[in-house]
Amino acid sequence: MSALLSIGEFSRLTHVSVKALRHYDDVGLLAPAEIDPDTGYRFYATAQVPTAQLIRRFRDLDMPLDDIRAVLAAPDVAGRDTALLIHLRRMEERLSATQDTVASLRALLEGHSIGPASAIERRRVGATTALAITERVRWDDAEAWLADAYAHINAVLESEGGGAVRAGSDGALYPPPFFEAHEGDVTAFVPIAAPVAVRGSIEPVQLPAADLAVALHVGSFADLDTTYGRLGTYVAEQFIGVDGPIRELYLDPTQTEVCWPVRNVSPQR
Amino acid sequence: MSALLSIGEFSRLTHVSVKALRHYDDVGLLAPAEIDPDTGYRFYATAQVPTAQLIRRFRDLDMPLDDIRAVLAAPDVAGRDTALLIHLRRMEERLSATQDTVASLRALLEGHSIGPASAIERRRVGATTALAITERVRWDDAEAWLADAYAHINAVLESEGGGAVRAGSDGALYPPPFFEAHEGDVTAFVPIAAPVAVRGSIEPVQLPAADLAVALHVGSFADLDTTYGRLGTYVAEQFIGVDGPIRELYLDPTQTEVCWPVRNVSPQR
DNA sequence: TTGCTCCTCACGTCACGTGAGGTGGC
DNA sequence: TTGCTCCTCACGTCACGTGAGGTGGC
Repeated sequence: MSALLSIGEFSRLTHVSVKALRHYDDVGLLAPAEIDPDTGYRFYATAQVPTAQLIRRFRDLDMPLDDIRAVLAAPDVAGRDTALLIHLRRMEERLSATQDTVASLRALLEGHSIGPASAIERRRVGATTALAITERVRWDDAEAWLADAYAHINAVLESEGGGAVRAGSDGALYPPPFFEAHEGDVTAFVPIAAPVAVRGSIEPVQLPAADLAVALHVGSFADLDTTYGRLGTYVAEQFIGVDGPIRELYLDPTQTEVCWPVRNVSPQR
Repeated sequence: MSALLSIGEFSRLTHVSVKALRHYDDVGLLAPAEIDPDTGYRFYATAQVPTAQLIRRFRDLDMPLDDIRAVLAAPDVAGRDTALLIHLRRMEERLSATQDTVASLRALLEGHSIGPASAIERRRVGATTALAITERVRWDDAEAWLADAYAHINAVLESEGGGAVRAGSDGALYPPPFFEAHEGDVTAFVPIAAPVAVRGSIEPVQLPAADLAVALHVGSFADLDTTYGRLGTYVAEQFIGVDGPIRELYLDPTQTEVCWPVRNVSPQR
């Protein structure tokens, strides 16, 4: 009962362009039900319409073809739909991040400045004992990766056997390549009162002492760049910058301290 | 007071990658404040930080570099911000369309089928007098273009002098290339009781008579493809398709009739 | 026969990312 | 001197779009 359609007819039915259909055939995402061996004409079955529409909808959401292919290859329909729903949830998260971007951009342009900018503070921190996870992370994955990392570390802190006791807010170290190439070895850490032994990817570490210029960022992560700009401009104009990773300390969901490595300015001797 | 920063420092301050900064220089979007004539080293002023951050935020929203450049070139800051807000509004619209896509995809996958599908009706329509605007339109621009077109036509209908009287719902004709190449000559029309003379891009036209298979689509435009699939499959499996544009009739905001050209099936003689 | 739809290359587009190979200042 | 940051090509990537040039069926 499944009739065959020319590529043009199939395009009108599915709202997928002819060029896209040929491309999906080329890359093995959606092959026509039949190809005329003499003419090379592609013929699609009406039964392929829902698949093509599914592809179109996910492409509308910018899902990569490889991801779509992987998900369509699921052995059964239930598994496939579960996989699709997982992807959909990820897209919903991205979408809400995009909305934050839009909202904060609008606020910026409409000139509701983001409240009084906090003063920049100079601070010397000593070496810090912490539980940490370090991994190569790409810019776009950082937020999700961090949430994951803290969940792991917290699981250790809450297990009775370990004896690790939290001694400060969640924090992270971002090395220059993370900003300059949008990929680098990020360290998520939680300070603890005393060193303990742990297994797995979590390591007990000693964060080195450092002199820092610190700005408190209040508000959404979408606005973090404004605080970076303010703090970095200050450091540059004072000519006090030194090498080293930038630290962020997550005091609570709306307050983040951004810490820039600077020269020591304690009384000269 | 504006200090100079190396490209790496500027990258950390603005969260724009080094490769992107070099690219923005190459295409003339953001040139460094200074370039060392001997080494070619780029140096950016701290005063350029806000511009770079603005670019980054709009790129996060996928605004094309050309659009960003155009908007940054505005003669004064007020004009620039107005232009940016206009772009922002467009993005908010796209964002809400994306949310519709996600919501309808979720509903589809979770198996809440979209209510009982309406029956497919065969209908013969006679030639129709209408006020119409025809223009080459790209797929992605269609919805905004249509809204514009109906606004223009309605303005004529509401002007006393013309004497044109609405005689049916808003409608549109979509030729095959609109689906197959995602660009084609779309006609937006409003049926009127009797021909009138108008000026400008609006033309009085006679839409040809046609035999149509008609399906009523209830719900969001994001789901229109399901009705196209159902109707097109029906037409294909009955082997009754003929050439001609597809019509859509916008009965009200949630009900759209999709009309597929088919062979006449009136009693043979 | 004519026009229409379809075909296959080959190349272009957009916004960078990825290396290769090399230089200047501390 | 060494390593680090920066430089300029040249090419790759992703998902198609844009033609050019050509064929088959009504």
